Amino acid sequence: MSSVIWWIRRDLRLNDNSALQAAVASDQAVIPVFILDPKLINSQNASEKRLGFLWAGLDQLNQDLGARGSRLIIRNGPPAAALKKLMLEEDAKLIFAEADYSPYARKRDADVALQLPLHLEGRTSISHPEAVLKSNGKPYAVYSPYMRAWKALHKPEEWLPRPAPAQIHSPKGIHSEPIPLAPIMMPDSYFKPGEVAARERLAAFTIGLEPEIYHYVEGRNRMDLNATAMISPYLRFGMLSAREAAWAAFQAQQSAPDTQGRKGAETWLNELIWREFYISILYNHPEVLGQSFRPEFRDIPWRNDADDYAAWCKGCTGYPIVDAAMRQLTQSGWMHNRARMIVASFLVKDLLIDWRWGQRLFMQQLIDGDPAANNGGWQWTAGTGTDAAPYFRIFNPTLQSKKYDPQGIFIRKWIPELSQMPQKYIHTPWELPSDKQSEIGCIIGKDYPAPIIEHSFARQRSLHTYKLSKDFSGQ
DNA sequence: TGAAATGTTGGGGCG
DNA sequence: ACGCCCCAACATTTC
Repeated sequence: MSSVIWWIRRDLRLNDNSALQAAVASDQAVIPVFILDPKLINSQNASEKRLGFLWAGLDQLNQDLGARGSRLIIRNGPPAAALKKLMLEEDAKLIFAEADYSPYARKRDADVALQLPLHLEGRTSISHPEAVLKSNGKPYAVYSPYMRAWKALHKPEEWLPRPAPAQIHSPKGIHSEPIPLAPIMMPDSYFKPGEVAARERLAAFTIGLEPEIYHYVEGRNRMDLNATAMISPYLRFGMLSAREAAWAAFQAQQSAPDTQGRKGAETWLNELIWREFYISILYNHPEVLGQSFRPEFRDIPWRNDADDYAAWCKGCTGYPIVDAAMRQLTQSGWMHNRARMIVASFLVKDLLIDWRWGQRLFMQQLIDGDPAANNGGWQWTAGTGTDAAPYFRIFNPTLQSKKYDPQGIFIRKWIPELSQMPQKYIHTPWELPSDKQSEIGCIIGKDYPAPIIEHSFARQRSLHTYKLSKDFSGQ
């Protein structure tokens, strides 16, 4: 019996997996292989936390495969060479893989396809990045019309996830490198690796009497609540299929008891469509990874102050909401979406630091770090992207804090120095009178930093800088 | 998926 | 009762 290869990349799952389905349907033995590609593992954008999550996820996938009579094979080296070697060793005829349309993956797959019979089945997104087009045949550059066209094109019936194959027949005795050892996951890690944990998380968010998805419209921006799905790392590695997530949103909408619940499900589905949108943007404009989408903002004279940048990275800006969020990122590998916008606005607009610096740090720290979504988010905040926030839309960190962490619960969780801060000053500790600072043992400027910049000044400076840049470009 | 500045309105205090 | 002022609340414009 000859065999085929299931080349696993960003689809670490057995459920609803087109590539795996195609491999199994070939009626030949299936070799599940993950290749440790040095270009990805050693890249500038690699991240210890994300790789740790990947290694643990591979271990879990290997166990899940074991339960179905198969086993995960790990190989090293450039993918084309590693695959060629494996095919020769095992007399494998075909390679099935899920399409990944990020720039590096496209190049890699094109190279493999030149030498080997690579069949791409399914993709990391629901929609092909060239499927949703304007009537003139060009891709959308604005979210809302994209979203409407996406919904007109893609109907829930097609999202029904297909179950995992009951059995996967694989040849025995194939050489495998060991799965890299995952660092011990922190006990308070948000994310248990693997497909089973991913589907449990999705179910907890969307199914039941009063699931959080019904309250998503009001809850999604609250950093002090657990009102979001927290599935981004699972989508990042395909431990969960995007179709299954969309299907869950549809099911929740069907069974919602009231308008609020239906709106919650609809709004959450829209977030999945943001992901689709940014995947399509990156596919159609791969250059956005390195430069502003909008030409008029390609030459902003960034300050790029090293001390400011370091303070931002460490969570020592003196703005509690910014610092709490940055510490959440570096300690947990995840950040609430509202917090991402706040810290991004602070870096780019208040500190006038190049959004690409922020993009890079996020890629190094986020377990869910994905080039398309990360770039989309940064260019949105910086006002430089497709359908971006206008340049004069500048977040006030204090107002955002009061609005979306009203009791300062999120702040206190991540900034122990502020644990004794009176409620009234939790968003603005620098306003606490100095005698009171001594009393509670939190001297601003010593135990917790004074604000590294005054927001209203920074706002004016940012408006001025952006306006000059725009006017000078003649746009 | 913003916030500040500016404009408008209407109720209440007061001479 | 009336006009005037103040200012909060809300709306609109501007960045």
